[in-house]
Amino acid sequence: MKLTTKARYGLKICLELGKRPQRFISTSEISEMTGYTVKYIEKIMNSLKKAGIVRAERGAGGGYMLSRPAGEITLGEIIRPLEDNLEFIKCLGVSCCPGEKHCPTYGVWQRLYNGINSVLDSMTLQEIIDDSINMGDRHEESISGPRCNHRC
Amino acid sequence: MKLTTKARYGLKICLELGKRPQRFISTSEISEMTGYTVKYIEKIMNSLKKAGIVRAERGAGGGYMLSRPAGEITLGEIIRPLEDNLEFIKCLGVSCCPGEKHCPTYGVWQRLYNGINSVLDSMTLQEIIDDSINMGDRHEESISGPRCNHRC
DNA sequence: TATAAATCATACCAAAAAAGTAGGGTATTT
DNA sequence: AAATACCCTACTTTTTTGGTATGATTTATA
Repeated sequence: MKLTTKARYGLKICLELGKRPQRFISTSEISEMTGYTVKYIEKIMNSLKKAGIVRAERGAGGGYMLSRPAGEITLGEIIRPLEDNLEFIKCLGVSCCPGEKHCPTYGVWQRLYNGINSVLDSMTLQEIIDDSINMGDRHEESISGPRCNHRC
Repeated sequence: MKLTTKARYGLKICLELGKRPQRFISTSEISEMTGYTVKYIEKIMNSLKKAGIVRAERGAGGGYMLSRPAGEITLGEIIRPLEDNLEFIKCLGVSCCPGEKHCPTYGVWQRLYNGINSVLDSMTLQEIIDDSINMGDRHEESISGPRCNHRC
């Protein structure tokens, strides 16, 4: 039950695209902004493109941009294609427990799945962009304790 | 973002213990009921014991039983010790993003964490036991499509 | 029309995590 | 004393994740 870097990085990348709407941004620009490698960014963008979140333009001057306004994209829409559709267990849509009449935990995982999706779909990309602009330095005071030491 | 087998198996084991309260059940009995290996069950029970969910008795006639009535145990309490405390990302309690003033996704993961926990803490083990008894065969009709083919 | 800048596609590799095993030790009952 | 059963540590195997590498295709521009 760990979020993959694809989802974490992917969301950060979408935030950057959302801050600079209506223009194509290349993978090398994204790499400079985020510190991720170009190749890994390509992989992430490929998933986001298939999902219809971003559109790409090839050739010189090309790159990626959001295919819709950030206010019309939920975080769930971004994270699902990067996180195997958030199917944290195999038997979600399909039924399970071969040999058993009734799977007692089926409903549990169903509710959890719905809960996760409803949290993520309740936030739009634009809201997170606005937050990060409004917060500015204000948050800095509150981060004085230990820090995680992984790449965000 | 996959649930581990430890959590899945662990919940199923707790259901079995909850159905037979007030007596000690050995790992070999659990193995017969579930099909999991004794050694792996031992590992799971060890985590649950540390978390105070079950208590153990050693020696002949020993085994495991729930340390509280199933109605007083939430699913979150069972799953957290088996799933690395449900910390799906490293920077949840602690602050993150070294070198950045403000982590724009901090709040996102915080809300998701709260959502996951609140879903799981809203269900008691007893409720799931009751469900599985009430449902009985009724559920069987609804499972006609494809099935997941992993061990539940 | 060449050249450079870019995405696209496929395959591969290495590190980490998950899943499960092995072997022996210790406590308890009979 | 013998059998049962948990406890503890370490190990191995498998799967997933987190990338890389190579090269092809598309597009703008000089």
